[in-house]
Amino acid sequence: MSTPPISRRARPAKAPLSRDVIVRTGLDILDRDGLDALTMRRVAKELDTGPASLYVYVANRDDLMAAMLDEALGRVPLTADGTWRDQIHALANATVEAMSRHEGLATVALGAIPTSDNALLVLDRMLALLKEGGLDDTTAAWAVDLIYLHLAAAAAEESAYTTKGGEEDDTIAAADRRYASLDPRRYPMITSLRQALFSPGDRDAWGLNVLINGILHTPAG
Amino acid sequence: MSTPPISRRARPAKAPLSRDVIVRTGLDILDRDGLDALTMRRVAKELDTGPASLYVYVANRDDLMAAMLDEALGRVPLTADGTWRDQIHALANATVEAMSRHEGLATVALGAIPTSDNALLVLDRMLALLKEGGLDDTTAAWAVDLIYLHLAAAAAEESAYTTKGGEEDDTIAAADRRYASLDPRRYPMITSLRQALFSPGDRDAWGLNVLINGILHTPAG
DNA sequence: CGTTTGACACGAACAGCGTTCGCTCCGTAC
DNA sequence: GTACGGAGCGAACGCTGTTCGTGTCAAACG
Repeated sequence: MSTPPISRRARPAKAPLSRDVIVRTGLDILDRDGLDALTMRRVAKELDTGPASLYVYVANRDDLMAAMLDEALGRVPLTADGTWRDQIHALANATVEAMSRHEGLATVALGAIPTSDNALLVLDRMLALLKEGGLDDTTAAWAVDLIYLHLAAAAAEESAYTTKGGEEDDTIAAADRRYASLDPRRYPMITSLRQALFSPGDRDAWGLNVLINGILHTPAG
Repeated sequence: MSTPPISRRARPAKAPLSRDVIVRTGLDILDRDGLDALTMRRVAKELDTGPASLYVYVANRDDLMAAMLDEALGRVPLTADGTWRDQIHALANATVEAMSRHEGLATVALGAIPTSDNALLVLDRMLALLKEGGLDDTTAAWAVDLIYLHLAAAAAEESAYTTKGGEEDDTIAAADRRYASLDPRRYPMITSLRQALFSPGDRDAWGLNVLINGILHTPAG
């Protein structure tokens, strides 16, 4: 329309398309404008092309999001210092952060058995740490499943709270108000434990410790 | 189009619209044809009306899905026999089944602090059982959070496997093949523990026991 | 009894979506 | 020098959620 025949040489250079730049552009858009903005059209526009061009490198939107999750997981540091417990905590924290940092990616992790390169690297590292903790093969295998599921869920939850509309505090305050207005006859425990339900503290670390302690006390099979 | 002026009296009776029938119709469609089929237009068509009519009773699609989740959770039996541990297992199983039975509903639960009537009833019951187990207030409060998160995640995972395209076994078999083809130098643990990773067994019950045992061994705060 | 009101219903439209088709272009291989 | 094949992409298809304005009908009111 605006560039009839000189189209190509008129524009400066235009970096060539590739799966990698598409995936990275997708992550940029996700971080900048959220999940709703992550459309094929938007990614294409950011790369100065049309949506059809993306389909050479990406099968569909789901494929793109899976690749974006893998890219995000690729930035997780796989090594840390300390005991195997410390190292699991470090690995878990980094994984949750990598997932929850980009809205909607954790949900992708929850929807499929991990098979992408970087997800498997995280799993492999986690398995090594669990074996270091003295678990037998089956328990370690089931444990890594359970922990990965927990991390994805924790990331999804965190991502939802920090992204959705207003601030995270607003969401919690609204829930607190809701709980405060409940009928104590119908919801006796919630109303009487309301203070404890919203008490502050490092729930992430506690949750992971629960899992680890539970795993150590619960042989599989 | 087909019923020009006699439109109303021509058709038999046409049950009146209401939030309840919309929600139940949504669940029917979800069960029958999956998440992709759950569109406002489809729900409207099933009720023999247009999509605009739904918005009198439902704020938007998200609101509809939240209501559907609540409706599904309303079918969870809140009482069971046995020790408090047995009862927690029964409650957990019923909750996971209620969520995973309808594709996509578990994801809704993961995206928000539970505030709907029936979700809170489940939580209240769970809190009572945890207190019965001898937990202090804070630990019980954090525990119910953690367990509910786990149940939603387990349901989301199960729902994804059993619904997506082909059969569940296909998904697992494909993952198994993928793991079998990995480079043992890059993924030493996964390749050496592959058999354990895919070993059968009641992982759901084990996972819940891990949580309970872990909670009993890990005071909060 | 006639009129007013207000909630419900809904046809039509808007803006946008993921994806596909088929044509053009260009670097490579013969 | 020509044939080929992959990359790029304009245009279109069939959807989507949601809104707007109009129609309709039953209850409330004078």
